[in-house]
Amino acid sequence: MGALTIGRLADAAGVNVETVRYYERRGLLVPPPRTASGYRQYGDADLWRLAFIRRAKALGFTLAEISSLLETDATGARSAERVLATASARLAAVEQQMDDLDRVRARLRSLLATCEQGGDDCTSLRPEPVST
Amino acid sequence: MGALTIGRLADAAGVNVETVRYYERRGLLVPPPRTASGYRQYGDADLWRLAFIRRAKALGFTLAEISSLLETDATGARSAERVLATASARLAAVEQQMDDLDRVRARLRSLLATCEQGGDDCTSLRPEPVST
DNA sequence: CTTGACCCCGGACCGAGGTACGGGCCGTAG
DNA sequence: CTACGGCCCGTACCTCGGTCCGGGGTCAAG
Repeated sequence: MGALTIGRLADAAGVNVETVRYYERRGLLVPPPRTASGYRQYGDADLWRLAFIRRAKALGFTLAEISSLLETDATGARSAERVLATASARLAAVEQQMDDLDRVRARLRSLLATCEQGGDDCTSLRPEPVST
Repeated sequence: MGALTIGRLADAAGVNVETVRYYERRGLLVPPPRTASGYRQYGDADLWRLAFIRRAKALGFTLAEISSLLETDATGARSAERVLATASARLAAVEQQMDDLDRVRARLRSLLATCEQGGDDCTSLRPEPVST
């Protein structure tokens, strides 16, 4: 229940002070009340929010997606539907990336294998159909 | 053996004209001879080089790495050692990314599974140790 | 009361890999 | 000859997620 300054909040969440203000500009954090002299006053809910953002970022969500995930309706409830939709889109993207990486890995391995034989291919990075 | 204008070269390689000039500025393409009026005149070697860049990019090499891959020694030979080193570094990076994605995928799947049960976790994106 | 750490703000900057713009010359088909 | 498309150049702009800067006000310890 502590009232936190921006610096303490940032420390507690393990992010940069500038990042906190950036998130506020981006609409990820709710503008907190201010002291008479203009200092931001944060509470535990803000710390939770920052932690949420960190977790979501670690899962690869963009800030825009996280922003959407954090939106609440008039009653203050988050939409499970939106979370489901966003998360499954993210999962699909992750799986796509893994497929791509798998192909790249195979090509790199064969390049290395050929190259270690001293083959000339080593210096040419042979074509192999690439549809990008 | 055709003498290509920048536009034809770009079309043939499937890239933007601006990209060709950008690569020249970046040192990836050798500044070609010019006509009396200053038009760049490209040959097949340039087309090959652009294709090489495309292939390398598809494998995830950065332009800086590609630049290094394209360097030739005094005799015009590319260094197999450098190719090997760069490619194996890239392979390691790809494998690391795959590991990371694998963990993310698992977490997304469990999030989705919980969420579909209508669990409250759906709206909270549970912590799960994240070391980022 | 002073000093140093903290906070305020708007705006500039980073890196990667381009893309777009604007003013002006060139080249060729009709 | 003229119009239109292609080329020249330098510079600005884009995305993404921050990070830094400079000038100025504030708070707590000594």
